Parts: sequence; structure tokens; C-alpha cells
Amino acid sequence: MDIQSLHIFKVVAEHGSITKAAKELNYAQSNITTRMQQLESSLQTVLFYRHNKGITLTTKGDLLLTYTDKIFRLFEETRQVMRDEEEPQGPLSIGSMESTAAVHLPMFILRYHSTCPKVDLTLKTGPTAQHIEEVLNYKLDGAFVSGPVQHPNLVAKKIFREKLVLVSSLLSSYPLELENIGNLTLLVLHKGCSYRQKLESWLHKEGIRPSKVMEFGSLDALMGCVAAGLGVSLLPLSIVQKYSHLEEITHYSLLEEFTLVDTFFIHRADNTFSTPLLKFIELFQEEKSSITCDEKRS
DNA sequence: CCCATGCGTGCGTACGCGTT
DNA sequence: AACGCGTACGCACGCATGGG
Repeated sequence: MDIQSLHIFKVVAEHGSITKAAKELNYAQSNITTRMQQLESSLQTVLFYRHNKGITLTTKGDLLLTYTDKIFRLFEETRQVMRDEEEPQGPLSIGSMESTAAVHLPMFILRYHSTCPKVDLTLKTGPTAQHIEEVLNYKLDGAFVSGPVQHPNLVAKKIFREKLVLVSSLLSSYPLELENIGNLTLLVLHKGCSYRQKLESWLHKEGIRPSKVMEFGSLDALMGCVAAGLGVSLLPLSIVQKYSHLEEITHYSLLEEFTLVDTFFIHRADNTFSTPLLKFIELFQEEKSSITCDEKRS
């Protein structure tokens, strides 16, 4: 097993084909076949199911692919650290909840980009559970998630606490009262969204079964439908304020137990920071302290 | 169309030997 | 001891071909 064989393995696994991998890498197909046989032999395991439409990874192959991702990421990080750069550069993948990305991150990302123009930053929005998994699997460098987060392989820093409010429209056919909620359509983001979970636990506690639930992939679409009077949702107050131009929107406070939500920034605890991630954390901490000062002032 | 196998070719490395 | 040269070997690679 050597780094070149692992690279070839990664390409074969990604293409699901030895022939396609050979074309991609500019090698003869037979060469790739031999290299993969040697890799299997050196690891004393079978990495592929061979069939007439290509190859499929075995469980061990799948496992090796996970390790390969880790090895190459570590390899890249090592190269960057060894280069001893003053200016961070290279890829940085950050995950974020939809709402955090929409409200809290745009200005910070602008600042990060102007400070570290050579970093290739990717911001991926999605639910907390998915982001935790992706940070652990080295697919993301860090993520903004809804807390609390407790995992031995993760470091989680509390970033801010938000208040959730029930959002409705003045155009809604039912006045927003507890006894009416069951008649209203619940507008929610995808499964795994922490605000949705809070809303569902609150409804469960109140013994309310919503008549209909509609899922949305984006905040814009969800807020548009809330404004049109389609239904109600539970969202951070900051989001509602961001959409204050939608004049029909109105919001209501719930019991504190269901309305306070903490956002954490998580990264792996294995101390293999890339320079771009270190700078990201450093800048965000500066940003956070300035936000805190502003909040204290106001 | 895919992967596996056999075979020939070229390159890099290790080693031995002679020369300086 | 250091250096240069020739040779043998291992390895990576591609071509041709066969089987599924």
C-alpha cells in the first residue's frame, strides 16, 4: 500500500470503473487492474465486486475509501503546514444551518474572503445531524450546528443563543391561537432541522396533531409561503427580522423551554487544523466578540 | 462493454569490477 | 575512498487477447 495506489483506488472507487479510472489517470486499463490486485493482496482483503458493468466497492472497499479521504486530507494539510505559509490558502469546507448561513454568515464570509482571498471556501447548508457526520468523516472542516453537541472526537464552541418564535401571516384564515394550530399547515425545513424538531416537540407536548406538514428546501420559499398565509412555522427571531420587508408576517413567542436554541461551531478534535480553518476560527472569534460588544452597547 | 491475464519493453536501482 | 561503467534484476507500463 502506497500513496499512489491509494490515489488510484480513490479514482476507481469514485468512477465505479477500472476502465474509466484508467482513462482519467492516463494509464492502461491493465495497469490499474494490476495495481488494484496488488493493493488487495497487500491488504489481504477484497476491495471490489467485479461484474460486467464495472466494479462495486465491498464493505472493506468502502471502509478503505473513508480512510483514503482522511489520508489525503491529512496529506494536504501536512503539505500546507510544511510550506509554512503566512497566507492561508487551499480548500476550506464549512457546513451551516440554513438560517445561520442566511443571517449571521454573509458579512463574516465577506470579511474572511477579503482577509484570505486564496482560500477556496465552500459553504454547505444542511441539517445538524448531517453536518456532524460530515465533519467526523473529514468531508467538512467545520460546521455551525444546533446544540448541544457532545462527541469525543469533536470540539464544540457555543457561538450564540437565539430565540425562536412562531411565525404566521396576517392573511391567514385562522387567527393564530393554540386551539387553531391543529387546523393550520405546518411549514418546515427538511428533516433533521433543529427548529422543526423543537416545533414538533412543542406540538407533541400540547397534544396537537397538525392537519398538514409541508417541507421546504429553502428559507426564501418557506417565508414566502408563510407570508402568503399558507401556514405557520417556528424560526429564529433573527430570520423573522431579516424578512421584515414581508409586511404580512407576524410572530408570537412561545414558552422559553421551546424557544431558546444554541448554535455551536464544531470541528474535529484531532488537532489536524489546516491554516484556512485556523484563520476561520480566529476571525470568527474576533467577529463574535465584536457582536457581543455591540449587543452590550445596544 | 467490462475486467483479467500473458507477454514484451523501457526505466531505475543495486551490485560488482576496474580505474584513478 | 571515490568515481565511472557494464550488467542483472525488479517494477511499471502498454498491447493484444480472452472470458463474462
